[in-house]
Amino acid sequence: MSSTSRAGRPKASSRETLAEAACELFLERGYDATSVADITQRAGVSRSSFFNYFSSKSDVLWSGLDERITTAVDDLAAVPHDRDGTEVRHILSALVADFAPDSLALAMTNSSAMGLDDELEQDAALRQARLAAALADLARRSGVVSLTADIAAATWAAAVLAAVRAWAESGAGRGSVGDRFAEAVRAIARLPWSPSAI
Amino acid sequence: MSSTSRAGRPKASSRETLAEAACELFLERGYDATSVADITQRAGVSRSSFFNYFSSKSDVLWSGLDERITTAVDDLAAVPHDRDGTEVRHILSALVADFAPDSLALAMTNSSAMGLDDELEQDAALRQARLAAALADLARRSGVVSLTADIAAATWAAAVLAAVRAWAESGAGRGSVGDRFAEAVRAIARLPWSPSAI
DNA sequence: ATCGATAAATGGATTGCGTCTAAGAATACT
DNA sequence: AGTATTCTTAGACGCAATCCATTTATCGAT
Repeated sequence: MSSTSRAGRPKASSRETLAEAACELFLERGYDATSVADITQRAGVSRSSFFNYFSSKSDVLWSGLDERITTAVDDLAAVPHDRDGTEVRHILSALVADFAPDSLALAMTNSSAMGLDDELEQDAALRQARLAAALADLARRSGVVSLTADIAAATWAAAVLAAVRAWAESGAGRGSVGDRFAEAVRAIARLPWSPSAI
Repeated sequence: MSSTSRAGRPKASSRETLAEAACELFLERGYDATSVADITQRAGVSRSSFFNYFSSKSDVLWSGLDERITTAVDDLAAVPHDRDGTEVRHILSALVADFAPDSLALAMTNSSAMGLDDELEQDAALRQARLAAALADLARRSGVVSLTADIAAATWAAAVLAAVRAWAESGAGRGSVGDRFAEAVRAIARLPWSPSAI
């Protein structure tokens, strides 16, 4: 809590230094063509240090969202049951509130230039799944049958990631991720392709 | 088309030989503790040959579904537009029709024994995302706004994978994947947690 | 039978991610 | 000074996946 950390060697390189170096290289050479060694070399630190700051190469882009998903997952796990979905909406709204992912937005808008199209799609799928798993658990706790819980959970998790995607692709300037998520929630209410429309 | 392949050295080891060896080892030691070299050693072929049959280690479990998803993706791409979702339901029904994934079902039912819980969740997410991408494209072609298209697509893709999961976890004996998918489609019509329920 | 053409199997090298460990370096507290 | 704490770093490791050159097996045609 105090400004000076109590003891120990101070950090020589910040997360942001590494993230900047990584994004530069992703733009220059593309994601696949950039190795972790390249990133640390440009940042002026050893390769080992990279994994003190990020758990993987893709984590450079996703750590911001990952943290928020982690707290959301924890919050969802703490809810005993949620019959009408009120808790879910609140927790997911908190997830996206004031969310402005620097590196991720850059990557999403320049995905084709970075050769990231596939990579981003897959990484997003993993985050979506992690969130969906927590949502499905809560749904089952709330009495929803397993099959239905999986589907409803996937829908809400997709709303979160679609909101981030839409926000990034619309220049990341207009509106917030939260606004996009509100749109997404409204969209769920009137989903097309519903079998009930037959 | 003819029974005898025209020329060239005949295949010495079948896909199934490798798949069986892999599943055995997954059950014995777990997924992570089983290397590709272990699999090929038990199957009696060289490590290089493994990648002539499977594109990755996890592909051993998922190749069956992957093939079906590939054709579904192609079919979806060939549809110019689908305003009421009729085509979507047909293509997805075809995807799951008479689907009985041997290795995958075994892995899903024994996921905890194989130390596969995380692995399967992630692999499933990737398949779900691939299908969802094709569905979202079609939705956009059909005039659905991008944000909504992503969400609706995720819902349907989730229905497919949830059906497979539900089928595998119910002993893989009772009913078919197709039956489960029909259930899933009915579930979509009356999704809980809908904001319209406010 | 012999000879190519084709297709598969193989050995081996390579790259890169992610993990781990032991050693070293910088700081604060006493 | 000494000590505990915290970070950095070098280096090695295992493994997945790719790549290439070589070998082996079968075909069809001469």
